[in-house]
Amino acid sequence: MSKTVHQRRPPASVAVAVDLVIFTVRDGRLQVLLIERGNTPYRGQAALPGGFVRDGETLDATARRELREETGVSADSLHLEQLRAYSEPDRDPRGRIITIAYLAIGPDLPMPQAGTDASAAHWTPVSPILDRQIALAFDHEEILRDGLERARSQLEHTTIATAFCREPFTIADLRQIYEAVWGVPLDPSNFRRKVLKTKGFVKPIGERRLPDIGRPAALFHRGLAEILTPPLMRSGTASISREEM
Amino acid sequence: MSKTVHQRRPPASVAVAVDLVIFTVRDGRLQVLLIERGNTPYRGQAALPGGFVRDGETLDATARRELREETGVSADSLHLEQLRAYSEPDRDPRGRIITIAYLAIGPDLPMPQAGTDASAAHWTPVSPILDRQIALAFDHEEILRDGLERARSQLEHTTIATAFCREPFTIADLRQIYEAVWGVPLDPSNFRRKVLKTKGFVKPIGERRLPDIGRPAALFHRGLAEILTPPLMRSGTASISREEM
DNA sequence: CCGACTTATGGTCAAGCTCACCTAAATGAC
DNA sequence: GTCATTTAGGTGAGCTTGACCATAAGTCGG
Repeated sequence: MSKTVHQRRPPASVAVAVDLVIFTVRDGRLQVLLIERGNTPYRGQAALPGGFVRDGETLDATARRELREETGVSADSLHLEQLRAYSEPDRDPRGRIITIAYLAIGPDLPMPQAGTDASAAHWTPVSPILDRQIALAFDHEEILRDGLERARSQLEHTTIATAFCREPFTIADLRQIYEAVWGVPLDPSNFRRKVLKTKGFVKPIGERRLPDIGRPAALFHRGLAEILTPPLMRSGTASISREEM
Repeated sequence: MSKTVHQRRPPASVAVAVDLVIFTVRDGRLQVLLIERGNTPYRGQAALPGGFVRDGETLDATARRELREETGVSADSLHLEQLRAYSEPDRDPRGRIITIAYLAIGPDLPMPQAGTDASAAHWTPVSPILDRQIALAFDHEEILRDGLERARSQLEHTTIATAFCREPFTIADLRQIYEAVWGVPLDPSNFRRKVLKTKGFVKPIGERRLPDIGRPAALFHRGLAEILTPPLMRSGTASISREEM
């Protein structure tokens, strides 16, 4: 910050929190990690995991700590990026709380161990939330929507899709990530061509046969590239228009 | 926010501020609005304009207020978007201050009226800052770099370039924006074709002859579109690689 | 072992877009 | 008029895209 002239005016007293939008793809559907609130307000309702910043802690550190404490997920090994700040004065009935939302993306994770803080955490498909069949506490639905749009956009321009996959993975695994997040079917052949043409996206190794049925698929690790050039754009085949966005 | 289980642990006491990266293009160069700091720390050094959030104020409102107070710029009529939060515990020697940076973009603006709070504000070309010939206070250089990268990226995917232009403008005006922000020359003919092909980017009207020399150019207003499909990508002609990014 | 089925992989082809040029048009300076 | 300059518009090779087809390599049920 950097006030120059009129210095007088006490800074407002605000609390700063971090909320997490944690996505994964399980059985072909995009899912988000929610907790059931144990305290008022919104007691018993679903909410994004989160918590207050502590002294001497960066927001990134807060995000990693909450990830561990509330969900039992090891902070490394998954993609974590800042989304944005939410600051409506009345967004939290308890008082003035500004929250900085984070987007986290990981492979289908080992889930909540009972007995830990994470016991209230559970994966929930995203669609019923978007369709307003499940209501979230606070302004968390808005945060979720923003997080989803960010994730969809990042899939176009970066290689984060690989963060959804446990290594090693097949091209089909990767394609299913795109299909689940974008909500559209993609042509397997064309998808494959684009992924393989983009240098540094994926790196081949051996073979496998896991499919209960069908030809075995080649396996890959993540490549070194972070940014996709050219971008892998949605829009192509099916209709995205309905849904929301 | 949404703590569930262990509620005990007092929220850290933090102040929340907003800092502004305000860009414009003047005589072909990208410039940023800086103020000279009047108080310690970093007294006399250049810094981004900014200030503390007040009670009951959203961050957007803070950004608009500071824009007006510190720079004399009317908040409407220019593009304003949130960049991200900066939270290193020691980023400000005065104490724990988390800042949310905003990116603002406007046409070559009427500048600082002496006598107002804005008297310390002045436009500065961006390049000498990137080249470390001018040092900014706090972590403002990092914020500036992030703001620049966001602006460059937004030029690819959205129509904000028109926010740099005073209406009405010519295709050449628009092209100079791209050249100044991206730092690369563009082919006038190809640029024109892409802009005109993208529906909703610009909207034609009459003619004008402002060039001291040369054929008169058609004039345009901003179109209705916000998003560019397809994106207008950099990379094409010259080398971007060096610089920073 | 055989054929049906499933999924992966690979190829083809027309349409569209990009980039690097080239040419024409419109103006002021001389 | 001629020239320099800038806008406007065109052309063609090369690449990418999307739709679609063909083949490969497995499993499964007989």
